[in-house]
Amino acid sequence: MDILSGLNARQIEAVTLPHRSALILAGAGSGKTRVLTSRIAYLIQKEGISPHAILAVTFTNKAAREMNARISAMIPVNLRGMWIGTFHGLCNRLLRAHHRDASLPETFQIMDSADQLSMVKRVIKALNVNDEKYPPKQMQHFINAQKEEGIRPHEISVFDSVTRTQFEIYSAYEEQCNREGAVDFAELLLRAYELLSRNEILRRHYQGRFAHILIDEFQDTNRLQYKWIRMLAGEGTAVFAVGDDDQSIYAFRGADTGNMRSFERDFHVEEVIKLEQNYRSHGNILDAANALIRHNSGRLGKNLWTSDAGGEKLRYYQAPTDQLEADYIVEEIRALHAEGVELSGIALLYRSNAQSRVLEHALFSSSLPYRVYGGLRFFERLEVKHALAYLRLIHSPDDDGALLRIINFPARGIGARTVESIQFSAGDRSLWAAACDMKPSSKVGEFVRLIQSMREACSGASLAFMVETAIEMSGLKAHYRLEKDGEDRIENLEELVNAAAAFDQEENPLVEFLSHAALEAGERQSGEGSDAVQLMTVHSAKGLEFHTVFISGLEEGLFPHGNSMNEAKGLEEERRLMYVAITRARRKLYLTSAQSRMLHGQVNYNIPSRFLSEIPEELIQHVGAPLEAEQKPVHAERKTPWKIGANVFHAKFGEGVILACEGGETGQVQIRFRRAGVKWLALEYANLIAI
DNA sequence: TTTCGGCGACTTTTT
DNA sequence: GTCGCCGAAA
Repeated sequence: MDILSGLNARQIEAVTLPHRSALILAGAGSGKTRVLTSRIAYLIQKEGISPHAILAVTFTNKAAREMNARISAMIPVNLRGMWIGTFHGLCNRLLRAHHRDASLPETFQIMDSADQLSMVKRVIKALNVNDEKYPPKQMQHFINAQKEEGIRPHEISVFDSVTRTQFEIYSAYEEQCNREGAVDFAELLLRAYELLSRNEILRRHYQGRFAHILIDEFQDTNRLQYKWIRMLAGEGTAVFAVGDDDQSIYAFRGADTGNMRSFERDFHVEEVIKLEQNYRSHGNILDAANALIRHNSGRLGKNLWTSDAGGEKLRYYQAPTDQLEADYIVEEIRALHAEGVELSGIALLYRSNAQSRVLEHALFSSSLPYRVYGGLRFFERLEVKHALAYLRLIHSPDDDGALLRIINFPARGIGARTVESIQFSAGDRSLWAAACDMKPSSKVGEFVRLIQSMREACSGASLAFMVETAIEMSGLKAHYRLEKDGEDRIENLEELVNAAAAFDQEENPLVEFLSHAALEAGERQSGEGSDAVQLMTVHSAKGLEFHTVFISGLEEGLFPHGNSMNEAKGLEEERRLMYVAITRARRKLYLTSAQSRMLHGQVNYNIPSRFLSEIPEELIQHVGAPLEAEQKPVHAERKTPWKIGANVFHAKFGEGVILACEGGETGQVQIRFRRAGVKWLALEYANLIAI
């Protein structure tokens, strides 16, 4: 099969570009992944580039696996020499290979966010800093932000007591990391970056090796990732960056679309290739998406089009309450299913996870199968983390985090008091060293002997056996057997043994396994059977597509989210989020909102999202509830001319929603206006118009 | 030491 | 409405 067959002219242009850096602006549904994989296949097969000279970076492990699989399906070439993976995965690989040059221990451990947070807490406590004034979560964020800017503690400018304390925390945190031989996610990137920037021989080696670097989802790169790419790319390296600034929805965690403009400049991109033909959605859906995103400023500029013009109009339903919104959605899903639409082709999207409850409830009571994305992942589960902590402590005694996690789990009578005394007596040494000094007859002494005997039992054994041993000897399994809802946890522990077995072929099974656990937390919980409605946040829907999409909760304050207004470019990111949501739909798109909604335990009245009015009216069909005539007013408390939650228009203040009423025809109403805020108005003079 | 109850928070999330 | 954390009682 020819690599280029079935591609359009622009796609072919991108795939067959000569050896120079290029920026591909790839719209939603424009065949982005296909172009990326075809490009790699093309380079190998037609240009005779060795897989050894190719590096491909993605953001998720899933994307990396998918890419690998698709290339393998395209060309019969062994891809083993190719570097393909996530930024973190590749940096890990680099640091493992050159740990000495990076001044890391050979078996350095990777901390996930939770591990990192607990270390920050420990450090703050040890420094005797007030954790109300310096919340651990914020300090964690601070540290990561510093690392992403490439700033080490000694480079922080201290000009007041706050920055001084932040500096001290960051400093102590870094020391603790070094003592334990642990690196966090940001550190993986920064270390790898520093390694290349300081070590000219290594830098030249890799720059010479990788003739081609390809980057997926380029709009999601942060500044450090961009700098890393720049460092890795040599004179002869062609960087192929694929992204879509309109789909940048992760600015809140450091993604910087500015990298796209920097890239054009720094890599001397002569011409940006735009992939604008969309193969996913019909015309009305695309027109809606285009019209919406035009409200954003500073875009690189791109307009999706399709040969599949027209199609059904978008449907908008405004429900009186969130529950009725959910009921409407369920009824529509039922009807669609009866028409033959597969449930798994239907997605129910929402802005925040809290919204899923009402929807789940409605689906559950109508016994429609559904699947919610967003639970805990396998390696994040408590029992799994505990089991891994035993392995970590067995393997590296200096791992204070691991020791603290398990010294009293399962409970063995070592309380906070005792732990504190260990921490006190440790000084500069590890907690394990301090624990070893405690009286052998004490509970701590027992614990030390337990770990030592586990260590002996494990020496020279296979990884699967080690995991098994850890679970059994530690008493974890016995503990969960006694717990009333422990079956699932035991199952997970057994699954952990299975997972470990896959690593026994590796050179250093335990280290690889632990890295894997940190770098790839595993799939989100899978939920119910195969043909099920898909429930997820708009964020997790990115990259997916569905026959039918429901976007629910389209209300001011919810979507766009109220908190987004405080941030500089907050509203624009919300709009991109809406853009992503719209472009997930292939054939049918439903938009819904509710006039009243239960949120945080109290009823809220919201006006419809501004995004609805940013979509041309002629693309939207307003639909009423099937049973609207019979509906009982749900939140009407008193007899007033205006129902609470009703949308109104005022000549001066514009659109608003009724919050409260007092008195009758001559009384007052409280209205929240979209622009003018909350006001009490006398009904006699207000001249409100229902909308 | 463990357990239970009260209190506050509460967008989005990968590695 | 629900989860997680902290402090007080068993």
